[in-house]
Amino acid sequence: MTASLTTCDRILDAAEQLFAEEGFHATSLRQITQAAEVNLAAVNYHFGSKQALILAVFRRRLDALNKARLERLEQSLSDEQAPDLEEILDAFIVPALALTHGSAENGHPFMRILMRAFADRDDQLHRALSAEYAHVMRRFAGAIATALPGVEEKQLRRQLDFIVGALTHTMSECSAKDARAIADDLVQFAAAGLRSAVSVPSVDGAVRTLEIHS
Amino acid sequence: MTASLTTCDRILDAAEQLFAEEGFHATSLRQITQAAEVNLAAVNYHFGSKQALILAVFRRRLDALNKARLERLEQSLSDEQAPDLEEILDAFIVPALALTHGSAENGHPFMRILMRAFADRDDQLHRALSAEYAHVMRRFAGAIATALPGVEEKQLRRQLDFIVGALTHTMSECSAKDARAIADDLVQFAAAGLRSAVSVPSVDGAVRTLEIHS
DNA sequence: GTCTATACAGTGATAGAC
DNA sequence: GTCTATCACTGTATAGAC
Repeated sequence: MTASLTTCDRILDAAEQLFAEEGFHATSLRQITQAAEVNLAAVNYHFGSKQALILAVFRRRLDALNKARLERLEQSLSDEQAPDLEEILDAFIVPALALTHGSAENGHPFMRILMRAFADRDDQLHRALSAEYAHVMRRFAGAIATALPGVEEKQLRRQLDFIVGALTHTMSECSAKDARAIADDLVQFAAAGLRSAVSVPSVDGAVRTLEIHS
Repeated sequence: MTASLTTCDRILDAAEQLFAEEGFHATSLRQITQAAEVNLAAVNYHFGSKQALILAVFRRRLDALNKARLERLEQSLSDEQAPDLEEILDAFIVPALALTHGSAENGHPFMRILMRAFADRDDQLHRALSAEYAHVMRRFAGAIATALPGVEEKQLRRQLDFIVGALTHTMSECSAKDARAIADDLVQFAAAGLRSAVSVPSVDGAVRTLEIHS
């Protein structure tokens, strides 16, 4: 069955699986071409370089993801004149997480570990560092839980992951110099997100405390 | 002046600068040892491997960062019995962003690009992909701006970066299988964060719409 | 212990024959 | 289009000098 595929597709399939299993850096072109049963030079002939092959592997999946996102957004926009904010965010987030955390039908089995390799999580670096500073995270989780009673522990852990992701992403951006303003924005953003998870409903009826998705 | 440092420190300094400039993968041990004016084998003697050297470079900065975070948290907790949620988040976020986006005194000049290398943003992969799908981001930014009038464009762009960071980070985590629940949490979290930036004050006095930090 | 010179297997890339 | 041969370069290991 795999023998009927083209050389290009055989390379892409083998590369995707090996990248997910061992990371980009640790996977050699010789491993890939051997698994795909093609010649070593075929990679450089069809893709130009190892870097370009990595890009092609991602493009194949991200094209489908962004197509799904836009289709879902357009459908929400066409349903009614004023689309709900949550509907827009749904269109952006749900297809992405379905790809990495969904069932085998929606998502591709290698996508999550491929994303980990994407963020360089394949090597021991992230693991070692996060283990080393786990006590800091625990300390902050405890402080937040005290300041914000009523949030489920599992959900709090998730929210903290959201904040860490937002912070890390922002730290690697080179856009602005104004650390104070960015920090203020993120603090405000994170606080509002955290407070939205408190199960005690506010007097303001507009505050969402329960999921409204199907 | 650099000649007075130990071999270990000379390697760390040279490695940090070169990693920040060219990324981990693109920087060879021979470049590092040449810049540090030490022998090639000194790296493996003092650190064991290139991977361990990368870890040591980060540890030197992250130790200071997490120390600052915890000190700031303890100070907030000792000030009054019930610490403000924003104070806790401040303690976590402000020292981190000061490191990457702060002035030369607080922050280390290479830290931001080092973080970029940390997230593998040094190579063309992230750049190429984000350029390729920029139209998707623009489409969503427009939809959100329509659904949520009153948010400044610059701030909305920042909030979107927060959401992208949280989403990407979550996608690379392998914790749970329940894509739907995670997505619901993130949607709720992001929506609350976005709404908190709307300049029209709510009837609920507790909603923060302006920065309260010094 | 600290450092050096040297050697080794494996890498991505390329030129040219078929 | 495909393949072979070859290139400069990589991280790592080791034997030995100070």
